[in-house]
Amino acid sequence: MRAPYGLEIIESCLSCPHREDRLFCNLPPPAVQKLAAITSAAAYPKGATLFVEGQSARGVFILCSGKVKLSTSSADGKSLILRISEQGEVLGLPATVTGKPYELTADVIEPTQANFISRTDFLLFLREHGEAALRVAQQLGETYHLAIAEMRTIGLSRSAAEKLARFLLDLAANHDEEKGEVKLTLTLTHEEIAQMIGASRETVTRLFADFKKKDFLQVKGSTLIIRNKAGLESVVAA
Amino acid sequence: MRAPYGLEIIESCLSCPHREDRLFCNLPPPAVQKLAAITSAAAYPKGATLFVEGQSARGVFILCSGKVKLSTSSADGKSLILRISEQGEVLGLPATVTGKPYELTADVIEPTQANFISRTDFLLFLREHGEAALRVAQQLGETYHLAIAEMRTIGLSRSAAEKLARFLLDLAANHDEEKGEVKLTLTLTHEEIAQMIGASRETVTRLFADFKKKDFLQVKGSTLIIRNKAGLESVVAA
DNA sequence: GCGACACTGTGACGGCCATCACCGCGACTA
DNA sequence: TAGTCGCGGTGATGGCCGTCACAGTGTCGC
Repeated sequence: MRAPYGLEIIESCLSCPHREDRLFCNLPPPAVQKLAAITSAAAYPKGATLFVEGQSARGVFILCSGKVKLSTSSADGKSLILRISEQGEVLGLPATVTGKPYELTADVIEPTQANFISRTDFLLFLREHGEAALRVAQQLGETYHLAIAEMRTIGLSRSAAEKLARFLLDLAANHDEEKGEVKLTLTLTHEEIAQMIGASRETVTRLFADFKKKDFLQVKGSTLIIRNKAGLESVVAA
Repeated sequence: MRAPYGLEIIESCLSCPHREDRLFCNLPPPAVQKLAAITSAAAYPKGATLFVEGQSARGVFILCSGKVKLSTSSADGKSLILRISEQGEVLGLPATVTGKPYELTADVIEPTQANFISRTDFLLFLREHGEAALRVAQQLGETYHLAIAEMRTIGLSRSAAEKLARFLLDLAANHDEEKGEVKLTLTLTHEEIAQMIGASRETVTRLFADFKKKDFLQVKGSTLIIRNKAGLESVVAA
């Protein structure tokens, strides 16, 4: 574990191609200028923490690159990973607009560049630019959708196998398929996958072995090939 | 089971005191007028369905009175209840702003009056009234918070007892305490509670018996008295 | 090359809880 | 007043999987 707040500002991220992605693409020029003025860029090393559950909301982070883990944890140390955010996503939005504390913890798991906008600046900006507020609402709606989807995999599964199958199929849905196989790189450890689906590390290991034996998938280093999507679907349907 | 769409428009709900609650209180007069113009009121009997998971988003429902169950279900018939909405809440907001299908199913469990605003009217209204869009964003943020909270109780608990205790404590948090006791009416069946915490009906029954035996709580009809909050908290902490 | 460390893999054990099966009870209907 | 239906309550059973313990494996720093 590195120092949780070890962060260095290395360069402006204004040239970042995803700066306005999803959230603020196609806004009128004055709005974009205003936005650029209140945005500050920073780079965060692996292990850094953008914000912590329970902390009062300071503002939003827009990811330019890297990966950030969003999780919540209980008093006894168990933690539940909601999702891994990638470039273009906006973190801390619900807490920032409602004024409540951050509901999740955001940990950097791959070196990340992000733009930060402070809560007061952000709210002022939204008040002045109604169309941006609508974008924010849409973004929040999407985030909500993702949360519900995660809930379904955790809450509606009878067995751990079902949860893992659902998780893998969700992953596969975001990648292209060729010759009936889906190839993707999975940088998560078994431990982390376990925390995403609400299971123990050992069961994840065992289930992977099981799925490999049934030839549903194949693993080489961090490359995962899903060879038999129908097989996984049958696990879910069971 | 009643007819799923058996609904009758009985009277205008414009006098409903919660018409603009949470979402649109304190908007400027012209906005309120416009809002009233695009709003239509209806009453729904117990058993009616406002919308179904997967259905394309028609618009939003603002509850004036009654109770509505929000749930999602899997192919094999298992269902997971996210929450029970009451007066003042807005349903279908995420789907309506994003344009994706409804992610949940909304069933009326107590006779309900609600205002409906169609998606096209609603989006037009938001585009014209930026401050309303900001309100919507805040509302969505709150909804997201609730979803995360639900997720924590389901995903972070080791045992069913812990989940039920968390659930009861959440309930208690919304009611006043006197003499160390919290008294509330619980209209949910054991079956429904089970679906809320991701357990089976029988375990809920057994856990209630267990909690009663330990004198954590007391049940009389649909009245629930939590006698020992600390006891429940110790179950959670375990 | 050699600890140190993080991660994966595997066996044994035990407890929780889902499931099945059944009963009693109250409400509502005919 | 019998019949039905939804709901609550309870016992028996079995299996999943969490937990503990420990053994490999790969990577890194030095």
